[in-house]
Amino acid sequence: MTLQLHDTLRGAKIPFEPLDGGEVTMYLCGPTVYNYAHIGNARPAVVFDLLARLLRRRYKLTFARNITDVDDKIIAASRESGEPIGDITARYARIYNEDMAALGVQPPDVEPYATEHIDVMIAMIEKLIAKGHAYEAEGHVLFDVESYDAYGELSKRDLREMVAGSRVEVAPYKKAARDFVLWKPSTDEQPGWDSPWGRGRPGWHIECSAMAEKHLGKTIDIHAGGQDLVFPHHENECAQSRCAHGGAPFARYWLHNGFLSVDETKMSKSLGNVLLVHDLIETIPGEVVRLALLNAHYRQPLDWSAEAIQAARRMLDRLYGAVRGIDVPDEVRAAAEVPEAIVAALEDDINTPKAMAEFFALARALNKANDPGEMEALAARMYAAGDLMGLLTNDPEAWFAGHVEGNASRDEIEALVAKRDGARANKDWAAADAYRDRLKDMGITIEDGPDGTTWRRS
RNA sequence: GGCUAGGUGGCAGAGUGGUUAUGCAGCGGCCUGCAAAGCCGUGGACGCCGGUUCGAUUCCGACCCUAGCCUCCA
Repeated sequence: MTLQLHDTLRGAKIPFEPLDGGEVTMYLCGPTVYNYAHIGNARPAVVFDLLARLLRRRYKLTFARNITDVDDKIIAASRESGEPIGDITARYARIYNEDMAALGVQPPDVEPYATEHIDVMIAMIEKLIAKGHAYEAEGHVLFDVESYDAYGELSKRDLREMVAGSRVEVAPYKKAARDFVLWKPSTDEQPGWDSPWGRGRPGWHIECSAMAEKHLGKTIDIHAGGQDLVFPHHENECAQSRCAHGGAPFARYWLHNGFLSVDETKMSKSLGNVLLVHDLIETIPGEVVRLALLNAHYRQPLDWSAEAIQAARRMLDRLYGAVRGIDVPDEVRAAAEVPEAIVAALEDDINTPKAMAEFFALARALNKANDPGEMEALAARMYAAGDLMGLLTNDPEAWFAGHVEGNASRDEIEALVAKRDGARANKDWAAADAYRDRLKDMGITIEDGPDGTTWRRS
C-alpha cells in the first residue's frame, strides 16, 4: 500500500508520488506574527506535523513553514502599542514555536522569514512584469489575473462570475477588480524596502511563492494549509508561481484541513470566544490538545468543546493505562516497529481516527497479555506508535499524577494512600473507605491491583 | 445567489454494495472486602424521496439541512 493523499486541485484521493523519487518537499503556510496563535491555527500545524513524521519514514523530507513578519496587521499592532515591529514579530514567532512544541509539533526543516526574502520577492515580481503577467500602477504592482487562463482552477471558481459578483469597491489603479497586489508603496513610517517601483513592501501572496521557490524549488510536492486559504491565498500563489516559472506546476498535491469551530460557533474577536493555545496549555496537557485535534479526520470540520477535550483525555488515560507499570528496556523500545495497521491507516490520507482505533486494539491486546516478554514487546509497539503520532510521550506515572501538585502534594497523597493500605491490612474497611473518599475529594482515584495500590488524578 | 465539503447509534467519530469500526456513556458478567482499572458479552445508526441492483447507509438523481469560501481569517 502506498501513501494516498487527497488533492484539492484534482478533488480526489490519489497515490502520492514524489517528483524526485526519494526526496519530498512540503510547504505549510505559517503564522503572521502579531499575536498569539489560537486553536484553529494549531490544527494545520498539528495535522501536517503528523504528515511530516509520516513522510520521513519513507522519504528524505524538506519541510518549510514560513513566518510572515511583514503585514499590515503587524503595522497596526505596532502603531497601537508603540512597540517596535521587530520586537513584536520576534516575540510572537518565539511564542508560536513554543506553543506548537507544547502540542508535540516538531520544528520544520526550514523556517523562512518574509523580511529576509524581500530580494527574492522583488526578483519574482520583476519576472512577472517582464512576462506580461503583472503591471505597475501608482507605486503598486498588481498581478494581471486576465493574463492567466487557469486562474480559479484550484478554488474551482469562474473568473467571470467572480468579477460580476464583486461588490468590493475597486481601487482606481487596478485594471480589474480581481487583480491582486504584489507590491505596495510604504509611507515613511511604514516598513519598506527599496525596489524598482519605489520604497514599499510585498503583498501577502508573493511571500509564500518566493520563499517556496527559494527553499524548495519551482515545483514542490505538497502545499498545505487551512481550507480557508484555498481562495484567494493559494489560488494567487499558484498563479504567481506558475506564471513566473513558465507554466511549471507549482504544487503537485494541495492539502487543506477543515475548519475548526468552538462550541459550534465560529471563533471571532467580537464574540470573545477566541481560544489561544497559550492559554489552553496552562490547564490542559499539550498531548490532550493534540489528540483532540487529531481525533477527527483532518479534512472534516472539528468542533472544539469541553466534551471534546474530556474525550481526548479519556482516550489517553486508556493508552497510558495499558503501558503503565511495564518497563520497556531502551533497546527493545528502539527496535519496536509501529504496527502495520496504524501506518496503513495514516498512509490512507492521514486517517487518524482509524489509526486511533488500531491503537486501541493494540492497547487491548496489551491489557489481555500475561506473558512478561509479550507485554514488553506490545508496550514497545505502543510507544513506537506514539512516537509516530506524537502521543504517549510522557512517563505513565507522571501522566496519571497530572496536575495534582496544584491542590495537594504528592507526599500528602501518598501518606493517605499508605494509611488506607494500613487500614485495609487490618480489614478496617470503614476507615479504608473514608481515606478513599478523602482522596476522591482531592481529585484522586484509587486503584487496588495485585501489586499494590496505585492512584491517579480523576 | 455561486463554489466546495458534509449530514452515521446517547455523544464523538471511521468505514463499507450483503459479514464487529473505535473511544466515552448504558446494560449483564468476571475480577475486587467494596470500588476503580481491566477483561468478556450486549442493546443501539447510517437526513428525506425516488432510481440502479438479488440486495444500498455505501452507487446515481432530486430535495431538505449544516459548515467554509466568495471581504489578504488556519
